[in-house]
Amino acid sequence: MPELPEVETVRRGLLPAMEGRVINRATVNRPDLRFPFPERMADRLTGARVLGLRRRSKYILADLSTGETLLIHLGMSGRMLISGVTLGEFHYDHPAPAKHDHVVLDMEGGARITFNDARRFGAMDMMETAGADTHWLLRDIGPEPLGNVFNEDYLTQRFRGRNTAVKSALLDQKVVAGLGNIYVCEVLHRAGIDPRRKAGAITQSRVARLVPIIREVLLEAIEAGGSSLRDYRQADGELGYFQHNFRVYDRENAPCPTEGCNGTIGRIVQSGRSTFFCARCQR
DNA sequence: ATGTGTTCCTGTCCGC
DNA sequence: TGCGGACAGGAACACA
Repeated sequence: MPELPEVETVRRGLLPAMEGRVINRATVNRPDLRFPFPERMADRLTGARVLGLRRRSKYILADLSTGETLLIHLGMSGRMLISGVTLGEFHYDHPAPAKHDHVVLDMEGGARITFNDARRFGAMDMMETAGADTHWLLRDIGPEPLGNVFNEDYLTQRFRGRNTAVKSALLDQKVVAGLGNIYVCEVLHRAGIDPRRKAGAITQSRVARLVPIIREVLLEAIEAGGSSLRDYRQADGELGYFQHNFRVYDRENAPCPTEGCNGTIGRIVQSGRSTFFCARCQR
């Protein structure tokens, strides 16, 4: 599931348990996920203090007192579970070890962070904090959609001359960071743009509308995640997964939610990914 | 250079 | 209940 808003929600959920705390013990249960874990990862994590938790695109970056940074990517099915903490009235006991619990961090203060990833498309790596943004997974990623670099001029220039569908262009992490299949569908619906339209053929004025809509959709989702963090009472302490109300994603054959549009949400496949859209109000 | 299809894995869901 | 197949929110890679 995790796209930018979910990753941001996970980061915020981890903050109170991790920031400023020492990793008392790191347990690594297998040698790899998408690619091998770095050498001696458990040793390099154990005893380190987490100075800060950042997010870049869909990556969580934990800066450590050792001068190294831990990079975490959740892939498609990665989950972060938190236990050994009390939130409000509810105490989250440590769960029984589960299948696909690949990495466990026992924190100073008693919290435990469990990284579980059935499909193993997730990743972890470590690098020097200085120059972390030149890491091979990060260096080619486009600007953060909530930052100032991402604006009308930038997006116009990136779309110019591109013959691919606007849907595919927005999924391209080199164009803009953090958007995935769900939020691209949602954004294009809200912007009234046909996902099949060539990126290079989107008019300047529509690009100008698209930029704030991208921000709005992401910020709303982050806000929804924030309220789920405040309110969550799930027994398993899983972070970042919350009830969304998507307007088009996974709503094939549902009536289009656009005011005054009597269309129906359809599903097509673009570059092997499902696209949900309304052919009536998205032109 | 750019665009598309394939691939890594496991789990879930749906129809028979 | 079991079985087979389709499908899943990511992203690197190979290839046209």
